[in-house]
Amino acid sequence: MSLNHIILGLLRTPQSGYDLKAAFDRSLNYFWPAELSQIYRVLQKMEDDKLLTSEKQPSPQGPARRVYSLTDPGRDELRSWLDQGPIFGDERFTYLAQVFFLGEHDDLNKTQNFVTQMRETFIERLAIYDTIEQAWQSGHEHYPDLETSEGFHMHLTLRMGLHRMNAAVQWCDETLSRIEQRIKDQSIKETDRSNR
Amino acid sequence: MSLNHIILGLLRTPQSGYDLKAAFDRSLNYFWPAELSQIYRVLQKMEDDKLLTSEKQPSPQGPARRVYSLTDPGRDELRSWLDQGPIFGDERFTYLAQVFFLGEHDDLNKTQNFVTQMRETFIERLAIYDTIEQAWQSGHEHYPDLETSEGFHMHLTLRMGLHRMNAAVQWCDETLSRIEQRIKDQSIKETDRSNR
DNA sequence: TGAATCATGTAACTGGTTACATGATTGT
DNA sequence: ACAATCATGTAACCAGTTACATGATTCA
Repeated sequence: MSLNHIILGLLRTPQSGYDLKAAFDRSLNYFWPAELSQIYRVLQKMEDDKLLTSEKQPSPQGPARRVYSLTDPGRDELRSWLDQGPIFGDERFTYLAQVFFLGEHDDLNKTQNFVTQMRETFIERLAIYDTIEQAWQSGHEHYPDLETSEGFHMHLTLRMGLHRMNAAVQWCDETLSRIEQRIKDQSIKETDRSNR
Repeated sequence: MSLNHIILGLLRTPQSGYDLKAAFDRSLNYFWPAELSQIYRVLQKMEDDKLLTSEKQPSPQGPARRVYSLTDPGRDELRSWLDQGPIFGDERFTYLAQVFFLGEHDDLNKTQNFVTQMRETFIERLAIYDTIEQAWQSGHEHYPDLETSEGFHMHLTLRMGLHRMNAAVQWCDETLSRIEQRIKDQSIKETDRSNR
């Protein structure tokens, strides 16, 4: 149960489901993707539970918006989630599970290929984070001020992204060179065998 | 849909649901936790889909075991999953979501505490990985031989764990020193204000 | 007029967790 | 006798995805 708490966090500034989706896609998406349909259902549930209130507001374009805001119990719920301390143990990495079984192909070229693709993805992600980091550091408008508490904490998650992606790229490099070494060793054994 | 593929991978050596659970808890658990109940349901589903066959076998202790093995379509399904290339995008980090909103407490000591707890957890995890790594490198029996394809690929996932945890600890250290700096800066502003 | 964006929602389904039921064998 | 471990499974629930329905406004 985290999406509900994340939404409580975002609703410290009142907004609609549609706005929330945009907020996810801007930042949280990198470590917590969310679909609109799921957002709407969670909003309804939390309104039933009195953690939120909503108000219909006319929209400048399109149909009326339903703008949600935190109630006092909602803010309490958010705080008690934060007070639990860090919650671990629900991380799942599909690509690591794949690597785990890549021995199924008795062909190191396939692994090499796979890891090269991983590396490309990590590099792309790293570039995105770098761009954001630079814009943020140079005081670009739509990033929250680093002097504020909100800005500081949000920036911390970006830094984690950078550390993570650097580590992932390093792993790829280490792995690719181990693979090359293995390929060499294998071809030596091959020639040994044919020279015997 | 990954648990099913992981189970296909593990069933390259035939075993029971109970055995699979033990296999998860030994290794995969670090990046893919699985509950027995879920394992049993997936096994049934995949047997219905003819990806697996099962055979009842008497157990030396306890009730009869149902031992599953891969069928040819099962092995094809496993391979096509691996051939898809690395699958990204389903990673979710609860503790990062928490950090994101930790500005809610306008109290840096709480953040400091939180990050310290994170650091402890990462260090513990790192120690576990280090121990495994050392046992493995020194040829300890129940780790698969690093010369084999299976052993090599499984070891790669351990290496990723090590890289990740190192990065995470580094982030904690960076973060803790940023927090200390902020606390200092704040107390300077405090004294400024009272000296005005 | 038709695509893009704004905006909310439902339904069917998939994947996973928690709690519970059942029962054999082994060792204290 | 009873706890631990071996072993399989069901039921209720929770969380998330995909696909679909609906409809307003804006701009090319």
